[in-house]
Amino acid sequence: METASVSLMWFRKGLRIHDNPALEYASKGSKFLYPIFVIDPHYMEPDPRASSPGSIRAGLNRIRFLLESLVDLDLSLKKLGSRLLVLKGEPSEVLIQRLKEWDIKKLCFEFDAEPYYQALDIKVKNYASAAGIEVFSAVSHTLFNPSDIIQKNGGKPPLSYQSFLKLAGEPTWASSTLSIASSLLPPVGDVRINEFSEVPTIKELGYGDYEQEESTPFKGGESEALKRLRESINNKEWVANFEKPKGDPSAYIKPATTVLSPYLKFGCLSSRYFYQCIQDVYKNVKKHTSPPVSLVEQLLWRDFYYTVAFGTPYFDQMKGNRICKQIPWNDDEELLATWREARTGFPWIDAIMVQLRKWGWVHHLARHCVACFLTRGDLFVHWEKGRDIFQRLLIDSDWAVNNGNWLWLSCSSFFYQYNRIYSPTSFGKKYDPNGNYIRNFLPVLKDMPKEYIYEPWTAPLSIQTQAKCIIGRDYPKPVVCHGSASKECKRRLAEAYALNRQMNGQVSEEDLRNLRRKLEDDKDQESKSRRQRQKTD
DNA sequence: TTCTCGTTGTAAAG
DNA sequence: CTTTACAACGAGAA
Repeated sequence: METASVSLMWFRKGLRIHDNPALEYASKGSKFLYPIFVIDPHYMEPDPRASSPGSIRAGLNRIRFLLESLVDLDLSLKKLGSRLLVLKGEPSEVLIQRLKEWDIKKLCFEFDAEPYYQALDIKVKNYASAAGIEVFSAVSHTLFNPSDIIQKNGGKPPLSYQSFLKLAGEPTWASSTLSIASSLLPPVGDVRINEFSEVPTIKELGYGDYEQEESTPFKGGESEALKRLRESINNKEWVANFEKPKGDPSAYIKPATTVLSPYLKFGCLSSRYFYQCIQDVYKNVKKHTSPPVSLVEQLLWRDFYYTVAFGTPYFDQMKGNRICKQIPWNDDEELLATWREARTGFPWIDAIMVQLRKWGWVHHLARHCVACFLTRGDLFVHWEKGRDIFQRLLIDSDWAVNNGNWLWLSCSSFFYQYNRIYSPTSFGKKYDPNGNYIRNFLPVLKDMPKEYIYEPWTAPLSIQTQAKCIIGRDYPKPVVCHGSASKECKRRLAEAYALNRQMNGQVSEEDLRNLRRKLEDDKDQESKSRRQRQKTD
């Protein structure tokens, strides 16, 4: 467009220079280019009532990661003769105001499939089209456009990974050259405002009190992302032989996976560039692992969840969610709190929850263990509760992927073999028989002999005394007996599944209430008859 | 309608 | 170290 000489690049995710079609389009033929990021106070401001340091929605680790990513983006833009303008306020209001004030002719941003951004984009697009502003929104966060896949499948998202792969095929850009190297950007025009500033610090946002606290070892930003990518890719052998289920969840000094997920979440790393880098390695080695456990397949899983999430109303809740089994989860706040605060009494579970809180990242198998334990494995707490805590604490928490995984792990969708339960004691033992991971994240157990470290409540009192850790005083007793709790969970799931089948997926709230009552009655009956048996024995 | 198969279970047995 | 019983689900294909 000839008249589009003043452009605005709206950064949300996609915090990178490389493979950024929206940025590229924004700078093409523009006299001035305004690159902006809008800080939504709702996302960033401290919330004193939150269950961990951070805002109402995000833990401090992720806020810090985002700020680091913004600082890095600003530096990169400066090298290209531009800079990042950081604004504050409700994003659509702030944006529309700037479109007017700067007389923008071309608005560019990366397409985002999340409901939050979909709603936001409608507001902004409505204004833009009324004002005659050209809007360019590029699909570059994921490998595929979720709409394309859903369309190919007759309007419904595929519900199994295999059918997703068939529909997806090779990405259209697989063998084309992505724009990685960057050229100089048009200058920022006259900004004429003073309410924006440099990227704020954690302290400026009001988190001064937490500066000394242990925080995530992973630093945000595109530079860091590309450095990490190089490190992973340079080890061709490792890339070629990667098998996700064989990774060690207890490895924390050198994690078993790439830890590129937080960079993908914020778009510091382009998933498409990552994909091409892995393919390059595959071309140069004799053989490599194949689906669905290979490294490149991990990226496709992310797209799978994005696709289903985009095509499923109420994807992030049980009620009204077409693909989610209706299950009478309990609402036990105390059980939830023991899990959240790492005091379930199962060291493997608690250590993972400590790492999650401190680092904002844990290995995916560790996520499986604690998610299973909270929901269908032991505590039978609603998956939405666990999802909320993950969403808050993870630096890589991604709406589609996080919700998808909780649906999976709780046997609410995608995966239904509820008999397969991760043992909170023996699963970790397989990888880390000495319990080094537990000793590191739960120092109170650091002197517990390895024979007892996964089940410290079974240690004789003399051993507990020697280890300076009395169970029930220094470290909690287990909150449930895994054997009986998991058995009870299986029974409830069997009943809930039967109800869902019987009602053909149309389970009402009353049906669920009735089932909950029935399960309680059965439980009372069971314990009564057990007492009876004990009496007669 | 029936069949196959599913990214990542456990414990016991061979 | 590998195989098997456990108990059994749903999506998608045939």
